[in-house]
Amino acid sequence: MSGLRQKQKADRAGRILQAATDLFRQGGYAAARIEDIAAAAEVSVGTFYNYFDTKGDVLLAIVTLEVEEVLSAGQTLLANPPPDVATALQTLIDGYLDHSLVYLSKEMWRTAMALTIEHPGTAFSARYTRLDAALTDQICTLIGALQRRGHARPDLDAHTLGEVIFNNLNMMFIEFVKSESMPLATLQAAVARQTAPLANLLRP
Amino acid sequence: MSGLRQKQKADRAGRILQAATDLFRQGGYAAARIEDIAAAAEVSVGTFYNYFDTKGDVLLAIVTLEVEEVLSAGQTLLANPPPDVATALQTLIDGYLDHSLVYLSKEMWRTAMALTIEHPGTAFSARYTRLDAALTDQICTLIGALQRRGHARPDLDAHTLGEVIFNNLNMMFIEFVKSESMPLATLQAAVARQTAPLANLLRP
DNA sequence: GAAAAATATGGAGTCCATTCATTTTTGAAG
DNA sequence: CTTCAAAAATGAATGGACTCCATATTTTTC
Repeated sequence: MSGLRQKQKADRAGRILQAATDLFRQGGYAAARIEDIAAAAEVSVGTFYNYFDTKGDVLLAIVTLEVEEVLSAGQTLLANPPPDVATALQTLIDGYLDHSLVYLSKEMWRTAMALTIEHPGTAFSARYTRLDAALTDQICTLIGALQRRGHARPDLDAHTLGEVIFNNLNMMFIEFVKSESMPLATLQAAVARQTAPLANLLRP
Repeated sequence: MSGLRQKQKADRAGRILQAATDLFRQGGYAAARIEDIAAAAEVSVGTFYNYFDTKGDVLLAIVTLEVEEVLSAGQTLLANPPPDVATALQTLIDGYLDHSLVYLSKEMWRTAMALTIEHPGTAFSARYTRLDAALTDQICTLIGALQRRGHARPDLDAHTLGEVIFNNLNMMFIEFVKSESMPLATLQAAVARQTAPLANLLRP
């Protein structure tokens, strides 16, 4: 039996995650020192590193929660999509964007994205990349579903178009988090304008 | 008069830039210490910081050179574009991609992109963002030129489509530099496949 | 050619993420 | 209830970017 050990581990991991979330949101990722996070979690610096390999890994854990929530909301829409291609795509995308700042600040997004680009190959990056792939997949699946129901032209490659739509969305999102002053509505309007011609292309 | 002083400043800046380029390419950005760069440039660490605010600023200076070269090659194509939309776009894009690893390693690209995302607001991030905008603009201008010559449908918004094409290209390029093993040809094939439906949409 | 201004130098110092040798706690066996 | 090996926790030490600064050198000016 090792019940105590297991429980203490889960406890500590939870405390570290919670402390990091609070500090990141409050003072920003860069300003939160490992020492601070460890202190807030009532743990030593060394112990922090027993639970997470790097400071970035804690951030990833938080980002993962956010994206997984968004993905599951997307699944709901996929089950019963609006028949109009443009509406369906826009609803899915707006769902992504509306949730984007619920748990994460723009600075946290910037840091997370920068880390995945800078250190591919790490567990962090691989996991984040997989989440991106899942989002892309959801868009492709939506297009495919509309094609099967006769709401979209079946002769176009759903996967290719889904990739293009997601890549465009992702770059626009990067620009959004790079600008501390840009409101979400501006981003949504721009993405809607850009996605429209592709939706038109898909219309039967 | 202060000709000598000016020339020495340019000299030193050039030496630092050259030393950094060599070291970054050889052992990687992360492994190159400021001390090493300064030594290779025959300059003190203090002097290094008289010329560049941060280690990242040197890298961005190198990236800037690269992108400006690519932009000027693009201008040549713009002066006399192939009449077929798909061919014209692909030629421009392949020009960008073919040049991409001439001066910069994948690691350097990753670091540069990560830095611009992580620290918007810095002078160099602003500059990098402006270069991206210039690339986007070039694609938009190409589409516009083809429209004016009757080689592309005039009723579609050149700017919107140019943005989508560039954003897709940029995301694909990020994936490319994230994967140390992915060959350029694979990236080019994928981008060609993705750009094709948009080119078709534009065909008169 | 001498004073003044600008610039270079390099060492000491700060700040943090990360590492590592050591100590403490835990679980199980006797 | 001891004992002891494995697991986990600890915080002092390390490394490197960046800052500060007193001093030395070079360039300009008169």
